[in-house]
Amino acid sequence: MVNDSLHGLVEQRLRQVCQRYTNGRREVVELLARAGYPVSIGDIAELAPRLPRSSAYRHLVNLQQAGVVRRVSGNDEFSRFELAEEITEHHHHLVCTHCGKVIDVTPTKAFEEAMNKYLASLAASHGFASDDHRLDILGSCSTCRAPQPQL
Amino acid sequence: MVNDSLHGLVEQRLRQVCQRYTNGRREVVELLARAGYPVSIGDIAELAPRLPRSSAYRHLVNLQQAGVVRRVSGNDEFSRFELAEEITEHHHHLVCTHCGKVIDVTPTKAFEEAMNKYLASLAASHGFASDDHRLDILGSCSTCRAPQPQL
DNA sequence: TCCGGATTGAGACTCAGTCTCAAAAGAGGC
DNA sequence: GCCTCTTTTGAGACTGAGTCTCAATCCGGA
Ligand SMILES: [Zn+2]
Ligand SMILES: [Zn+2]
Ligand SMILES: [Zn+2]
Ligand SMILES: [Zn+2]
Repeated sequence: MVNDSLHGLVEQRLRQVCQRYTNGRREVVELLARAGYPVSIGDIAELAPRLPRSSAYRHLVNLQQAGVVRRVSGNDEFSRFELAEEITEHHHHLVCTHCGKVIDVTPTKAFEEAMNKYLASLAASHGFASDDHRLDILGSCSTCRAPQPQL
Repeated sequence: MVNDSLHGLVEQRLRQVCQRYTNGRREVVELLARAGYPVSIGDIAELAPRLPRSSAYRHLVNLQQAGVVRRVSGNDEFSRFELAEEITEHHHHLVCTHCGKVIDVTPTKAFEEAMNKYLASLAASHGFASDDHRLDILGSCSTCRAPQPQL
């Protein structure tokens, strides 16, 4: 969903930290919105070859500070980035342990409520105040599970 | 729990991939067992200053291949390592978003069963076969929540 | 238009993590 | 013990993701 309200929201958030919504930043935001899954710097270089690396990194940092972008750690050593949940919605990740692909999944409300309740008590019993959670499902995607056509 | 059966188990696992259980590797395993939380390379350098970095990294790689050690990604850019769940037990992490501290928490069986059931169906609906999951609870630890004594 | 602060791009730089290779340690046979 | 072969180890070179610097450019407001 690459709608117009998205850009309004992003601009507003950037303003709150005295930053402008420039073309480069807009390009990153649109790329993330279009992708719909956590994107690595390599992905960004492919999807937006004209965007210099140093700028891409900086835009990601700025957008993170504005609460627009979130860093996601997958199973490999590369950082991935996606729009923050306040911009899209709360969700979890399916991570393929073979090819590293990450896709988003939205849980049911019932599951989330049960989970949050449980996690709060678990955290409290260790002196933590729980704000949020991160749930990744590790497995193998259909492509990696398919019989190899040739090898 | 740094008991003796641990070392027997580790040795057996290493044997299965034709590797010896040497002093350096034993040192890493004992360090991880003693720590009881996911440990960074920096932590290892502090806790075992005599162990060269290149060796520490290699031991971790070898122990991972033997299924003794698992890499954990926290909230920062550093890798952390802990004993694999097959060696200890399945658990989740409480991550302090302020100081980066990570501690282990063991869930109840009932929660795990409900979760696994739900995750399997969620994964299946996206063509994934789910093997495992990773659940981090983000929040603030008691230290970081305590009123600052001076500032 | 002019000014001052924010933004950008190119490239140098940092440093976690990997690789190389020669020295050291084990295992096994004798 | 001694010799040989294989595995492991340590020092340091190397790689590359991510950061920092700085001069050039952009942009908003007076
Ligand atoms: Zn896959
Ligand atoms: Zn959730
Ligand atoms: Zn803390
Ligand atoms: Zn679990």
